[in-house]
Amino acid sequence: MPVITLPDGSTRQFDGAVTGTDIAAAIGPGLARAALAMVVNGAEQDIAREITEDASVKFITRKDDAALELIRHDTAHVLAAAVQALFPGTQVTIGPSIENGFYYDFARDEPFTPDDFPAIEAKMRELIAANTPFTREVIARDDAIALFESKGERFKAELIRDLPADQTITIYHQGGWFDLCRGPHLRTTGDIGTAFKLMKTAGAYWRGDSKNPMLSRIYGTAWRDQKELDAYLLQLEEAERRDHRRIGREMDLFHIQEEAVGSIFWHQKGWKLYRTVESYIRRRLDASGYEEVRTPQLVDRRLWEKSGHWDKYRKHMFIAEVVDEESTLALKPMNCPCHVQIFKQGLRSYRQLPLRMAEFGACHRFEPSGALHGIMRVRAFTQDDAHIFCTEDQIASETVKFVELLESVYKDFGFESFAVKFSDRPDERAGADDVWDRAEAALKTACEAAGVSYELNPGEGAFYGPKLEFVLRDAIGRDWQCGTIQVDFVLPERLDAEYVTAESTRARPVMLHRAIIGSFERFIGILIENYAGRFPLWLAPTQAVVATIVSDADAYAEEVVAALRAAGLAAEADVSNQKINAKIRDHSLHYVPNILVVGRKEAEERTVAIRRLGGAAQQVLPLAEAIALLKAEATPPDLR
RNA sequence: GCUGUCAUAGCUCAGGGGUAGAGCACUUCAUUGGUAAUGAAGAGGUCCUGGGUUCAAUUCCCAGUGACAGCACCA
Repeated sequence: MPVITLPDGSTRQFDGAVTGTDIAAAIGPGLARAALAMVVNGAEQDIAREITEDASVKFITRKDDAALELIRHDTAHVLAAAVQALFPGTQVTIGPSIENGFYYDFARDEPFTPDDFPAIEAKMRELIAANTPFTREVIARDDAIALFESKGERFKAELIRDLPADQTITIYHQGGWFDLCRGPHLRTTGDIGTAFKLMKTAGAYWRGDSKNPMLSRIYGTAWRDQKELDAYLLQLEEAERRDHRRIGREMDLFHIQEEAVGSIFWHQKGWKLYRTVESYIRRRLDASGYEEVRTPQLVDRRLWEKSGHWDKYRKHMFIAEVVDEESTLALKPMNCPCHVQIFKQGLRSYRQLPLRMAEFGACHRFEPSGALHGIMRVRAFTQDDAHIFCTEDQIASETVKFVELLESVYKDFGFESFAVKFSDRPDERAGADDVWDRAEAALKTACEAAGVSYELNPGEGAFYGPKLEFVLRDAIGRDWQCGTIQVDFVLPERLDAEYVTAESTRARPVMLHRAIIGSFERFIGILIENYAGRFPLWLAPTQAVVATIVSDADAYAEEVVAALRAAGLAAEADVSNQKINAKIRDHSLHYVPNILVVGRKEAEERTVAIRRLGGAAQQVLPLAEAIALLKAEATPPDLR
């Protein structure tokens, strides 16, 4: 006699076992039509499942976010069914829902290409139109393995073998096709609707391991209705317009060419932006008790051998050969061992700790070709690196200080929110387990003290210690690690760093590796996409263009530019032989934040007409006033 | 690195077995104009590189390089 409690607190009693379908029908025909699945005691289930005991039940309708995930998951199933109908011999593997859609990985000798999409989509629409029910079947492990093996589905059989022993194994049928699946599902294929689209193909390793065979992945997107799908596709198009590679060219910021793959040619305007960011970070570090240093680019391999990097990362290091010498030098892939060398000069006292050593460290890493991406992932980059040498009980307070600094810096650059990930010990690592225990515990304590909530990223720590990652998102939703702080008990040991304690004994310092923006290259890439080229005035590489209406105003325009430059503003004159309309258009398309228009009238009255990017109105001000206004606006946030 | 797609003018792209085209940008001339395109003329390409097939290859085939998407990697 189950008693069902509904979300509004009301209860209904039934004579015996009931399905969600029964309950929804008992409540009303509207709900019976709308309910796609249900949540029983907090767990999502098929609406056709039976309930035999008292339970709280909530129905999922198309409006719920949970429905979107079911739609995506079910679309993946239909995709797999369509593919197997059209391409016999293709093996299925896994097909989850993901942000904005789903994918399905297939094993097939010939990978799929987008040319296959029209036929597959047509088949999918056919399966959806058939409105076939999804039905659930519980199956014994050995039967399941035998079933999939008999179909030649060796990947599925492998998955089943690796499922935990106590897990109930279920198969979902849709018509004659079935798949291993935990569920839950919608009622029928028809519940999926038609707002889906196959997007792209890609290779993906079986079980995410590059030692395994590569599968053919099909990505798709799926939504509740056509309106949502259209909005999503439009959003993708808009994101493409914000791509830093595109804006970088449009704004003449940088380029990359074949002769220096993974390295950036910074043009004048891009370098101006870079310098603005660098100056800002330097001021913040200076004000936060950091000491800036500069260490060598080329360092003998002996140091990398001692630090452990040679062993683990040699393949990713650029080696410099010297003709008449025996030594092997490597371009530094990171700065930490060099900073330890500075720390080791002379005897350090506990009184000097925490010692915060910063460097805008130029690093080179031979990244795999497939990893390169615009200026976000390059082979030559500069970190806003620093190492804090401290005692174990200073870890928490230093981490708190760092997080505060990072939050303040991100806010100044316009990033109000960002994700934090806690990455703990990887399989391949240096240092004993008890050291890792202490390092992870210290970082966790510090997070609590700093009030940081994080997502756990198991096994993703550095080889010498656990880390916190601060992640920013680019225009099309890809996540990039920018800031980081890492606790390291290992390197000081390996490189023999020590200090004199209050008791006059020797002790090892702890090293905190930390970066706020990560690398200038990546961060600037994110900045470009975040602002879509429309930078706040303090960051804009060209802050004002003085555009003349008639050539009689040319001399005055040059005078205005000189005055702006004297005030520290990046200004250019446009005295070209074009109409003012064309000049406005040209500079607007190049994201110039202020166009100062000068004609005969302005030249006579010694004024300028300011036109803001994106606005149509003009503001006529006396020259001195205009300069004061722009100068104030262009002041970096930390100097206001 | 792996899978797939792509590579034609500075940019965005069309074309096609008989050595190339558009728009924008660029240069010159005319035009001196009031807030998102003034007009005309001109210049500009080893059609990514190297092989092969062919009477003939920028086009077809193979390899390389690079870019893009995803996967793997990211000290």
